[in-house]
Order: sequence, then structure tokens, then C-alpha cells
Amino acid sequence: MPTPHQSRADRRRATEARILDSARGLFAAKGFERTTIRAVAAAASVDPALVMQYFGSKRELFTQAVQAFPAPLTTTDTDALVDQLLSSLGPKLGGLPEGTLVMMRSMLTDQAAADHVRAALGRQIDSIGAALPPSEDPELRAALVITTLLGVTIGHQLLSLASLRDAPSDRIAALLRPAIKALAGPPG
Amino acid sequence: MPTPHQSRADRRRATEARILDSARGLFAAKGFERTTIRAVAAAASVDPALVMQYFGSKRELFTQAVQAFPAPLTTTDTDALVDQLLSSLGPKLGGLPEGTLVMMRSMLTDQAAADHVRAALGRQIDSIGAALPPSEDPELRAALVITTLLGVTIGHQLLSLASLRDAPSDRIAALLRPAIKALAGPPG
DNA sequence: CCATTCGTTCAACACTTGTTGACCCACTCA
DNA sequence: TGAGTGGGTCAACAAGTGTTGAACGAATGG
Repeated sequence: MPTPHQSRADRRRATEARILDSARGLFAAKGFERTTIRAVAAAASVDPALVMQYFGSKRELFTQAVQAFPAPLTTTDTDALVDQLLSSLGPKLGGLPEGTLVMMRSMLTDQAAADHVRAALGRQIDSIGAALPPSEDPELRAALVITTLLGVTIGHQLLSLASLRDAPSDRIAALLRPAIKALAGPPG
Repeated sequence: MPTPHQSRADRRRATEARILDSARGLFAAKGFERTTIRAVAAAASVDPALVMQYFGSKRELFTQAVQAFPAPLTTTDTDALVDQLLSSLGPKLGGLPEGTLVMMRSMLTDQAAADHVRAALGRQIDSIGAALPPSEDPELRAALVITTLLGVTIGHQLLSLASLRDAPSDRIAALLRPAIKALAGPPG
């Protein structure tokens, strides 16, 4: 049912966006391997061949669906840094962009996704490590901060652990804050 | 080259064990989907059909390769509990059984693995929640403790983040301890 | 020493996957 | 109105998957 008052170019952009959305949803839910071009096409009410024509390959579709992992943060104030990190967990429910979930879902079973995540987390770790109060191993502390948040996010968003799903996210943040601060370094 | 002084039954058990080992290694490295029966068979220097005859199906092979997720812990002393949890991260390098890594590798992309992990973590959370000092949300605190350790383990064992790979694991444990205690509850 | 078990292999099936090239037809535009 | 662009579909291929049934051949046991 073609929406009226829409130019051919508009329709094309719309179709392309619809495909990309379906892909993101499926990749986020099932990962790279288990998401099939045919399923994406069906979800977008389109022929599989069209997906190929627009995106070239399944891999290319994946990278377009992912876009970017969160950019590294920079703050010199530890408290502000912690707040910023915690807010990325989701002010309400599922606060991080779907493209990020797509990456996380596939990072344990797809080489390309793993490389991407390793690099992105590495950048975050460096940037946080530099912002932490002086201590013996700022980079290791930063890595532990990041992996802690990673674990909580996985349990919450990807595994849907009941205890986390049912908890208000500001409560989660409140409980997490002292732990993150403890990891970050010497009080003060 | 058949080892002499080995009965037919012995050889059969040896072959079966060799297949299971190859399977565990591949499942742990690449996950359920990307591990093929043919690859397992090749790694065990055996025909693919033999794998089927011994294990029935790829799924069955997987569950046999996994065996059990860590059993829930029970201790009433918080400090001892924390120590026990930290030691599961690996006294030296990679302290947890390969079967556990197999599960973790596939939990984000395989429904059965996800269910298994959810259940196992749920049990751990319950058990830890009951052992925690009285507070408002013992179960939520327990969930955060577990997911924190999960995240660090993933970063360390499955993603091989450089900052974690290069760190002595007792240093990791030392940095983690205060954070876990902060999550566990009120000091005392 | 022969019949038989049984560990093991061979060859094939049925199916799904990513990917491709030919084709159709509604819309644009001159 | 009539040619032509281009969004979209159809049908098929080649490769790889889990899985199966028949067959082989060395060790066994009577």
C-alpha cells in the first residue's frame, strides 16, 4: 500500500530505512549468525534480493546497523565521571542505543564484532584511566570499571535477569555508585 | 596409530573422550553456531558420522561438553563469601572450568545456553542474596555482585582485553574486593 | 578358524544460507 | 503519449550444514 504524496526517492529512502530497522532489531535480538537476510527481508516486507542490492552483503548490512559504539568520555572530576557512566546504563529502561546492543549481542561469537568491541572498550578504558585519581594501576582500575558496567548491562539487557529487570534503574545506579567509586581509586 | 595393549572398549572410550575434548575446545572458542560437527570430527581425527553415532546430535554434544555451571555457594560470612567469589575468577589464569566458558561464549546467541545461564545465575543470586547482610534489596545486591564478576570474566577470558590479560590476577582480586563489598551491603 | 560383533568410514540426502542475474512494471519526464 | 529509468521481485545457483544408512575390516570369542 504505497503512501500517497511520496516521491519515488522518498519511497526508496523509506524502504531502505525500514530494512535497516528490521535488521537492527533482528541483529540485536539474535546476533549476527542467527539473523538471516531472508528474515530481515520478511520483517521489512521486501524481497531478500533487495536487501542485497541496497547493502551489498550481510556483513555490510551489519556494520551499517551498528554504527558506533559509545564515544569515550572525558571528565576530570571522578564523581561526574561515575555519574556519566551510570547514566549510560539507562535513565529509564534500556538507555543505550540499539546499535550498541547489536554489537554486544554478537561480540562473543563474531570475530569482527569482537574486534570492534575490544577496540571501543580499549578507547574507553584509556580515556577513563587518564581521568582517574592518581593510583598504582589507573588503567587496570578503568578496565574493571568498564567490565563491571558491561556485566551489569549484559545481565540486564541481554540476559534479562529477573532481579535486574524488576529493579528501578535509579536504584541500580545508587547501589552501583559506591562500587564504581571503590574501583576508581582512593577516596578524595 | 593404535596404541598397543589397549582393548577395543578402551580405544572406544579414548575416541569418545577425544571427540568431547575437541568439541569443548571449539565450542569454547567459537560458540555453538559457528562450531561445526565436521570441524569437531577433524580436530579429533575422526569421521563426522562417528560424532553423530556417539552423541546423537550436535545439541546433545554441546550439553555433554558443558556439563555444569558452578554450583551456588553458601556462606554466612560476607568476607568469606567475597573471597570465595573472587577465587572463582581464577587463582592464576583462567581458573574456571572450560565447560563454563563454553556456556558463557554461547549465552548471548543461543536460546538454550541463555536459559541455562539464566537459571544458573538465578540460583547463585538467590543463594548469595540469602547470605548477604540484611539490607533493603539483598537479591538486587546479589545480582549486581554476580553480574559484576560476569562482566570482568567476559572481559578477561572471552574478550581478552589487554588491560586485564596483562594484570596479575591477585591484583585484580585485590582491586575488586572493596567494590564487591560495597555492593554486598552495609559495612559490618 | 570361522562367524560375528562393533568401531569406523563413505557417500549421499534434504535443507538452509548468502548471493546473483534476468526480469517486470509503475512512475517520471520530455 | 511514449521511451526509459529504477524500485522491486522471481528463480536459481553454489556452498555448507546436520544427519543418515549402508558398507568395510580388524579385533573378538566360541
